[in-house]
Amino acid sequence: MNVRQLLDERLGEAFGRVTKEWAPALVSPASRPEYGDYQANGAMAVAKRLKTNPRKLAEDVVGASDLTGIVAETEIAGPGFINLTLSQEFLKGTLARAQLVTPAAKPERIVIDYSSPNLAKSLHVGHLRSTVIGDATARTLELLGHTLYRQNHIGDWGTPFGMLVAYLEGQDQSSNDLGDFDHFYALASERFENDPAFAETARKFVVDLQSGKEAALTQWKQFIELSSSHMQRIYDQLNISLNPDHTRGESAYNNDLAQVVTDLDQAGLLSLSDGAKCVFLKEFTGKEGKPLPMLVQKSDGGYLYHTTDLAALRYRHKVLNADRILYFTDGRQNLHFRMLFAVAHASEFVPKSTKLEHHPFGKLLDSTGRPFRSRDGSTIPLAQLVEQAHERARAVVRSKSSNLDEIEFDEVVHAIAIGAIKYADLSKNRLNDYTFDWDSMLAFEGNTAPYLQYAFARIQSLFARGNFDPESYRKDITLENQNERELAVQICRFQETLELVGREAMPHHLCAYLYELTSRFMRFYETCPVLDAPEKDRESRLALCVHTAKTLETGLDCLGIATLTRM
RNA sequence: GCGCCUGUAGCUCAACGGGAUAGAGUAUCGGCCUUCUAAGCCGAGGGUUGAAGGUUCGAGUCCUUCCAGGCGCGCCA
Repeated sequence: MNVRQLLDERLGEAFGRVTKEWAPALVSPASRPEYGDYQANGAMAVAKRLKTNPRKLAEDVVGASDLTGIVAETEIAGPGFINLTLSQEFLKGTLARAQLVTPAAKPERIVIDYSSPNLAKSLHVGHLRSTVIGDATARTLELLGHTLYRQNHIGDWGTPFGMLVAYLEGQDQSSNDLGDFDHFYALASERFENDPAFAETARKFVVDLQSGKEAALTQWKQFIELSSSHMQRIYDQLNISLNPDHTRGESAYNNDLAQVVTDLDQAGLLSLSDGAKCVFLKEFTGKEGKPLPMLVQKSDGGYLYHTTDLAALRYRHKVLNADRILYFTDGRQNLHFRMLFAVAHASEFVPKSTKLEHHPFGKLLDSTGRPFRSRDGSTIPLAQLVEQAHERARAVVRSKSSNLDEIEFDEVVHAIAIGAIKYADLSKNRLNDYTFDWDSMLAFEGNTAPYLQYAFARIQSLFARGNFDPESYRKDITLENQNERELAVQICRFQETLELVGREAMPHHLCAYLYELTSRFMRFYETCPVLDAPEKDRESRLALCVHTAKTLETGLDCLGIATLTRM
């Protein structure tokens, strides 16, 4: 249940009754514990508009509101804040519900375009943020009951593929498992540079490919399969929910590109400028105030990524019937997407009712503030990043854990390594540049994935020691002390947090929530004995543990981070 | 030149349609393990929110100007 929304609606109605007009209650979590659980800030703004006393208005609103069974205590504070404290019954009732997450009343069909690497090269750190943030958003929206269409818009077409296919052809097929994918790419481009005959063959491949020659296509497909399996291995390691079904690359739109240009022309949007076909929209200007074109066809007849993106957008509207389309790319593509959306609407390829959202994110920096790269300046493959995380995690787990057999040890190392990489990224507001720092990420102290995993493991340990089956455990909760109560309140805020993340495509809110949940649990755990408590307390506290564990597990699952029963 | 993004504690980051005394983690210092995992808990210090104006009962958040950094602006994606 979305508690914040419930309060906002109830108080909003009261505001309406009192002021005889629409006025938002502006309910948010209380900024300080002494102000209760939630606060409504709407009175001051409305009072000013109506030229009346805000404290008096706040009192009238509280008097006119129906908060029975929800709020135990209200208080008017300061210039007109309404502070709300949830009632014991409400907290108990909310926790007693079998359903942890309430699905959306109006589920949407949501397309989410993320990861989208170019298959000419292996996945590298440049793909990390889009992949990890997009995936967490997708999982969250899916949990909220929406229908998700993950779209991995991979780069699988164009000049580099001629080179790679040509190189692949010259190789002994049996030795080409592409285990060292980047090495393969490097060899191919080196040969392309230094071997004119090879370069000629490669160019011929591109021509053959684009004219649809059967043999070239077969070899191209073979290469794409090879490269895709490399990509899938990385996704699997990182626990990314993308699979081959979600792949719909640039090549999928080849046959529609000419039609896109024709349709733009029919819509009266197409101009010819320096031999290239493009769309001018008056809201976009470039240097010296000149109109800024969006090029859709080069003077040599070739198409551009704008064209492909328009075709993809049309597919997502016409075929997938999307209500909402999200893109996760770095901020540099901001202008591209603004133009893309504007042209899509102007051409009526996509109706205005379809929400088009670009969700940009900042760069990956190293601790000196420079772009995150390896020592020699080259980009870091994700495979290498993952391996390094495992190495570091192995050292820490070895030093901290005992009593883990070999299989468990590997499992713990893997969950911690992957969790650390993803959580470090997900826990930050994506708009900012992000400083990638192994040491703080794998220190495993404070606000990190292992902290959450550790809390979960502690709870599981309680269940194991007490021989409880958390799945079937249903007992009433009584909130006797402050730490129990604060834990319960936080659990009840899960729904509103998920909805916030889904609305804004900002998973860091979920991380902040889970961290707060975990620290409240840790305080509870330190101060409230569970297994050794008297029968009544024991049942209630175990029930609190069950809810905490379930919430943690579900939340971490949204982030694509594994939980552990021991560590 | 025009446009977009960013600037918060030593460091890494929060602050959700403007809200109460700007919060965490880390680092530093001091406490807490014969009792459910110390990867933990409790406490202390640490700030002119890049600068200056303005709007407002109230500004890290909105407006203006400036400073600093990053990115983008026709045939790559």
